[in-house]
Amino acid sequence: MPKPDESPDSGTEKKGITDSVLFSLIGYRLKRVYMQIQPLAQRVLAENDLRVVSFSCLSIITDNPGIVQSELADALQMERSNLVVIIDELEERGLITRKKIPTDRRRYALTATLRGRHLRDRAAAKVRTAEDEVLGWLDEDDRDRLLTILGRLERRTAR
Amino acid sequence: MPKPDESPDSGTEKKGITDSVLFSLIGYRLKRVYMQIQPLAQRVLAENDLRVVSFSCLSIITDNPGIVQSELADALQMERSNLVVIIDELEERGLITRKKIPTDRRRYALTATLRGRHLRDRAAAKVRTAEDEVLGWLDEDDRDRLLTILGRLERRTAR
DNA sequence: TATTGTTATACTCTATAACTATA
DNA sequence: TATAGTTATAGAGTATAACAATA
Repeated sequence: MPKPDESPDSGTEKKGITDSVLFSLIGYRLKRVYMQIQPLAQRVLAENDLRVVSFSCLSIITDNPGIVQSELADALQMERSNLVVIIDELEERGLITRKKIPTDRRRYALTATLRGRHLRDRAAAKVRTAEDEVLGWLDEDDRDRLLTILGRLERRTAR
Repeated sequence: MPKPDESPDSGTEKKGITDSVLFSLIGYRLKRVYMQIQPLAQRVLAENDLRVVSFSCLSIITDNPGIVQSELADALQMERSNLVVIIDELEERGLITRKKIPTDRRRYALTATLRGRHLRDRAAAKVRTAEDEVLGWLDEDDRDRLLTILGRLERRTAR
């Protein structure tokens, strides 16, 4: 059963270099594709003075008004200590607000402002377009399949 | 046409938190899956005193005897300056050898030793097993589909 | 006691610039 | 003049430990 034609032996193949063993590891493959997309996203987000991580924060805050920092850190799988400066900046720029929660004065409710929500929407559209530079090579079926399969892999986060 | 049943609205969903906009961006999704796999690979490689990057180097050198550092840097898409200490360590541990190339004395031919090749093989097997902790949720078809689709996305590196 | 936000700090990764020896 | 390997260094990104306020 001869495979259609697909990749002859393996990946890279710039000047006869092979990475056939690495090529069979998904971690390696995922990273390579991610590293193709990441700089594109970075570039378009920078046009709005956003980094990938601050855009992610703004996006989740937009979709979850009233979320607190430890929940946000949890959602983005990062340390809450590293969130502080990011949240500070988003607040200073008037993209989000921090509001005391009366019932638990340790926590602050984070909410996106109108400006923040609009910026999020514009930025998200730009990132989507940027991603298409890479994704463009896929037809609709492949795109759906990829997202579905990634979804199955993401299921177990807590383990 | 109602989709089978799949993900209700979006991702995370730990405590009502939604990331529906981010969820539609593949960069975000790829990173999340990669970040699930990476620590597992890191852990098993550490058992052999290897980091992900040093394992990658050892693996490519094993498969490409005589490769030189700048080619290796190119294959792994990293700066050649950052390769130096890694190559140094692999050589000190007797996993690879550096040999002057008579025709161009600026370059050194890198070749894996027998020990290096064996370590690579053992380590690769471990990583494969570790990845299965995540990949296990996929059937064979999905696994093939994922690798095929990633292959299509990787095609354009030079652009 | 435990948790939230915070600060300070360390550690890893990656990027850049400059040097040397060769070509 | 350009390239391979090297060095040193700077900058992100991430992780850890400890603290004050609050629960």
